[in-house]
Amino acid sequence: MNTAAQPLKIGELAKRSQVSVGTLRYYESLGLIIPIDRAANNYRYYSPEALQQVQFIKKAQSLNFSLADIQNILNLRSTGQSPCSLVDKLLNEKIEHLEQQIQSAIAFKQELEVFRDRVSNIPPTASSDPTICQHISAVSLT
Amino acid sequence: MNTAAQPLKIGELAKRSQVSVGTLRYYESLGLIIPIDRAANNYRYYSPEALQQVQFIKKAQSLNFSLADIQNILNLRSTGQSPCSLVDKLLNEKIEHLEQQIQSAIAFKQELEVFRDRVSNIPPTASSDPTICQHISAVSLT
DNA sequence: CTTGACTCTCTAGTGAACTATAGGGTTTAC
DNA sequence: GTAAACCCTATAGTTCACTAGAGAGTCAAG
Repeated sequence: MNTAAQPLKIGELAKRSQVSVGTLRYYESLGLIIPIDRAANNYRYYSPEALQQVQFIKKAQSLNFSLADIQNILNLRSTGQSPCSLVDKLLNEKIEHLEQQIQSAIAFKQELEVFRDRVSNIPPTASSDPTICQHISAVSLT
Repeated sequence: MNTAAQPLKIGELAKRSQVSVGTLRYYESLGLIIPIDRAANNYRYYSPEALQQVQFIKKAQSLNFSLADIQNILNLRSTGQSPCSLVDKLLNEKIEHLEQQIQSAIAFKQELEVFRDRVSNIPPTASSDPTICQHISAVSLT
């Protein structure tokens, strides 16, 4: 058995998901993560799944998805109104875009490696010249 | 022989590099692309290589490099003061980061595909239910 | 020699994603 | 029973990467 999965207060969720309390409230204002409940004292209470949702947001965000993008994907959860074909379309677009970014990143990484190697492979004599790195101006970018 | 490579005025550079004149001036304010010259009339004149530099910036930017990052890489060109070991270190960091992003993107893309397939493979009967996409709330994110 | 397209500087505004602050209520620990 | 730690709302401020506008000079065509 795992440790009891009780509703979380905002501070706990913040600590566990490594985002600030302010950010969680901000996300709520955008409809990204809604507490399951408000106590009589008006405190937010989150389900344990909220932790996963926040992690999803952070992950998507780190991959260049805007909060609006994420909202489009996630808020279908709460409304359930959009037909699945829409979800599908959205996801396919995102997957395609991600694929392009991956290819682009691979190519750019190679460019940077070439760039780095050109910097590294400077003959000993030349490398004592403090202005040597000026050759960097000619970054090839094809 | 190629078409004469004369200095470009800001408007021409803007047109060729597909960024706005305002953006070029903004980049200059950050030290990213400095005109080779100012004419007597105070007009900016750019070397033809500036086009490549702008393209480099746009490419790096599309891969999540901030303008500050790009500046760190690029401004070595104009100053030539930083030792190559620093350039090397910076580039290695960036390459490493890019590699992580690529891996992360690949994993995330797979997650989205799983996600999409879960949405698509809904039995016919169930798919007529307008609230069917509520199951999306349980996005697995490991 | 004027009109229109281009250039300049400087300042202000935009949107995204937060962060910080004020002013107040609540809960928990001692 | 009070002080620290937590929560609330609401508003304002920040950073990044631009974009827009005012007000003025410059240049090329007819």
